[in-house]
Amino acid sequence: MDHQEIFDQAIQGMLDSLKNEQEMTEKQRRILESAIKLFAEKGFHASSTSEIAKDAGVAEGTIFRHFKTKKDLLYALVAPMLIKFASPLVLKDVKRIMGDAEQPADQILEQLLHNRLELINQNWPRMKIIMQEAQFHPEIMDAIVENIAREARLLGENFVQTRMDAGEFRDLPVKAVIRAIVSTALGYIFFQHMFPNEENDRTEEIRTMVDILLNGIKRKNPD
Amino acid sequence: MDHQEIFDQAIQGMLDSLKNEQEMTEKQRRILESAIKLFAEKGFHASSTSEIAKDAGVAEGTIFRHFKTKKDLLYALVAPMLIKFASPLVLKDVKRIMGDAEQPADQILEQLLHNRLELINQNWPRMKIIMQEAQFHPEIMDAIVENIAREARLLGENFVQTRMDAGEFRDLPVKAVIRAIVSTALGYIFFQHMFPNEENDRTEEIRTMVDILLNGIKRKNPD
DNA sequence: ACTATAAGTGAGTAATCACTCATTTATTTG
DNA sequence: CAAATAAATGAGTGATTACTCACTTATAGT
Repeated sequence: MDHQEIFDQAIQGMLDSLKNEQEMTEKQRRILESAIKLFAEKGFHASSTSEIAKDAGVAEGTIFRHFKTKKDLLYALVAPMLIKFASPLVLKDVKRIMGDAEQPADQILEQLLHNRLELINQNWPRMKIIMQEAQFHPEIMDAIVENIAREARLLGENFVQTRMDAGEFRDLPVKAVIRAIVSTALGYIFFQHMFPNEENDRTEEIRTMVDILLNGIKRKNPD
Repeated sequence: MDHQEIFDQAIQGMLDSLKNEQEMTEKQRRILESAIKLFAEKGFHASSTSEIAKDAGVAEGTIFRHFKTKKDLLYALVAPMLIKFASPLVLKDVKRIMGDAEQPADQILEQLLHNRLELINQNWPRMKIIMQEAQFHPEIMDAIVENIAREARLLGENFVQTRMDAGEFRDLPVKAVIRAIVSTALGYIFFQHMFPNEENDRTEEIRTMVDILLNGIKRKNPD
């Protein structure tokens, strides 16, 4: 049984036992929330189940009534995020934004960045946990790469190739273009959390980032 | 005593007790190497001292003869990297590269990216540990932000502002330009470790990245 | 109201954790 | 070579870990 199967099984177990987080018990939801909070703050291994139980106002045994192991608790809070990112619904969102061949690239990229950054920001603690733990849990990393990264990359390649064929984009390696787009989003998140106290107008920032992405930082007609 | 002091003290303790890693005992060096390997592979909290001792072929007590606590062991492998990045010597390197007003920006940026990416790649396990643990150890994060990020940013601001004044760069928010440069490097590292099995010619990749950074992905003269 | 099922509890468990220390081995020095 | 110092050891420490289970409490179906 490889990583993918292990994680698929973990996800399947989640989906079987509960349709969504709405129909959890009050205490079960509190456990999940405390786990998210503590895992994000201190990391998975540095957070103990007794700590989580205390924070959730719950007996430690209650955790293991709902989640077989501590790792299952991790899966339970990671899986919904991955599903959210990989779900056809969300990808359809992306497809709708990127598929419109009429719309100029700058508007599409602005929408895309705004859309994805919003999703990430709204679920930041979970995102932080995923980015942290994916490095140490190959099943999670595989799930990301297989279900999300690869799909997103195909979508992106299609978008970039179309624009390049239409002569809107320069003739560059597609991979490098996609990397530039993703790097823009990644760097924005990084700076935001590296220097958190600096105020910024997100819409304006995104406009500038897309401007740089499309037109570069160099002046075009030096006079 | 705030974080900065705690970390400074940790660094000072290191520098006092040993000039560099050359004049450690054989076993002490093996302990450090095993710690680097295991921390990078499994994370700081997920690696036990007994595990490290076993991997280093050393009694567990030997670890604590050389490093007072497990956290001191972490500091001992993190500190040299931070010093390496923050040292005047290295920053002088950067200053030399960026200070040459005659050289065209593309060459400077290519040199800079090549230089920094090489440094990061050569010390990847340590870098991974730092990025991982900085989030959970405020002393480390502070040391990075105060001693490196801020300095690098000032250097970058100077470089960008100069080029903008000379009319070589467009009139853009300096912060956004710096973010674009850093994002380029960051994204490259990210992709490299997200899709590790794809071969690439680093020099060529860097040239393309700088091209995109300077000129954007959009065609300039659509015909 | 009775019963079956699920939710919740908290004391208990073996394993592992970071760390100590009395002792042994190796190296340096006078 | 002998004495002094440093390096290395591994059994042992109390604390903490993830997890179990016999038990109580709450909910729901008939």
